[in-house]
Amino acid sequence: MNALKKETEKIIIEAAKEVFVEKGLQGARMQEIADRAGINKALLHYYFRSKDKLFDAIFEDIMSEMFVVVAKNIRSDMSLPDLLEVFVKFYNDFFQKNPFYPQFIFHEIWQNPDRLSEIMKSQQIAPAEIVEKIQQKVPAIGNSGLTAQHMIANVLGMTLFPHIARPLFQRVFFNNDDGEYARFLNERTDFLKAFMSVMVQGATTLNDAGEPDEDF
Amino acid sequence: MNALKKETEKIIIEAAKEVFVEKGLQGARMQEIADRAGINKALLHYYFRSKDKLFDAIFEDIMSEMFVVVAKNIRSDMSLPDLLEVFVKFYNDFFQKNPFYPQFIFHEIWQNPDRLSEIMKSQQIAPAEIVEKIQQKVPAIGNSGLTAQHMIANVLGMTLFPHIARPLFQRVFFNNDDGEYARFLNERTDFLKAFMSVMVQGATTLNDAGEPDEDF
DNA sequence: TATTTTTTTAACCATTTGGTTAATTACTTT
DNA sequence: AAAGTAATTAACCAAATGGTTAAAAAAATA
Repeated sequence: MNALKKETEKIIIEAAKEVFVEKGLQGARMQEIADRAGINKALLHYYFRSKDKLFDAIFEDIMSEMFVVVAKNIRSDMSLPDLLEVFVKFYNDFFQKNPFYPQFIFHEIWQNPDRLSEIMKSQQIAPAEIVEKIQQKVPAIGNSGLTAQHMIANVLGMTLFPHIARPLFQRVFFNNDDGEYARFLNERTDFLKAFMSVMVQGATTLNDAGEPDEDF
Repeated sequence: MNALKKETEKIIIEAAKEVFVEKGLQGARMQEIADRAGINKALLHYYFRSKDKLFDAIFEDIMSEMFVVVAKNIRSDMSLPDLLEVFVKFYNDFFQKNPFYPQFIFHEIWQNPDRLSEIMKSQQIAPAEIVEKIQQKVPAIGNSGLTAQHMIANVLGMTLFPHIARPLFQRVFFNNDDGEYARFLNERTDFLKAFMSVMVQGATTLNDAGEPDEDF
């Protein structure tokens, strides 16, 4: 009865993901999604009513893929550097497989930040819990001014930025060679591991060189 | 004769920048640009022929704003940490004044990476020169596997990412408070300064903990 | 197998949107 | 001031696009 129905629905979602992720909500065309799914355009509306609804469906899907690692590991008893390493490795793999994702996600968040609030609720992860868990793992964190928030920004920045800036970086610094750039990305996860240990240590030391509050 | 002409042209460019930067090439509407400029839509075509041409004009403009700091300072005899500090401070200010810029730029680069090649040519800065200058300033760079490229990725990542991820971060970690987030951003430039000294030192040391090539 | 329900399609429709045109206004030049 | 040129506008146009509809095909039910 709905074995086929579920099947088409999946086909549509996959095609829609491809097109939306590549072109963005505004740039995507319903006709192109239908073509890539190999179905009639009217079916898109039959299953998802409107472009916006279809987009919402795939966007929540993608955000889930993003957050599930965090949700699955944040409650483990790993050390903070080990935990961060798990995240770094996951996102490095994930974004090499889905190069458009990071750029796409932030673009759509900027286009409609309110959508984020809805999605955070449906996710199995509360933002406050992340900070809380980090502070729990490293109680002395922030003693030097390097708060959990700064740490997250550092790790995510160093990890995600080379993916976001890939077309720029790869062209400018790596002759636009995919293989060279993949090697570059993978190198990074290794030294990021070392960096994180140092950072976590530094974050627990009072008033070292990293003291950031001098201006305030 | 063309004092007025130059004036309208500027008004158009400013309005176009606003709209394109907020909505992207696909999301922007010529009518909205005209409205914000307070002129008739036909004037846009009178001055710039097409949407694409208008976009090219403002995009090159914006990329110039981005690269001019690099071009102006890369040839100075500052130490590498001092030089990086100049960049970090500039981009931190620049993107607080223009919050949409980083997201916008990377979005459009992903949408059409080829446009980048054209623009790089017209810029007063060759990518090879940047790497070259860094190696010149710190000849021992890369001895530990931390190449100039990695350094650039680290510094830009930690600097730009909190701007790119702003709507996410600000909501999730700072109660969506503009002031709190501005403080957070400014704190970062201070400890990034300390970080860069450490990083440059680390990059010149052979086979320390940061050795990234173990897997290859 | 006949009938009812669900899925799929081709043909349409209304709106939006980038772009054009012909006329009007403003400005220069002589 | 008259004539000529450049800037500006209102009205229009064609193509693209999200969405609808009525009919056909397929599947489920009786």
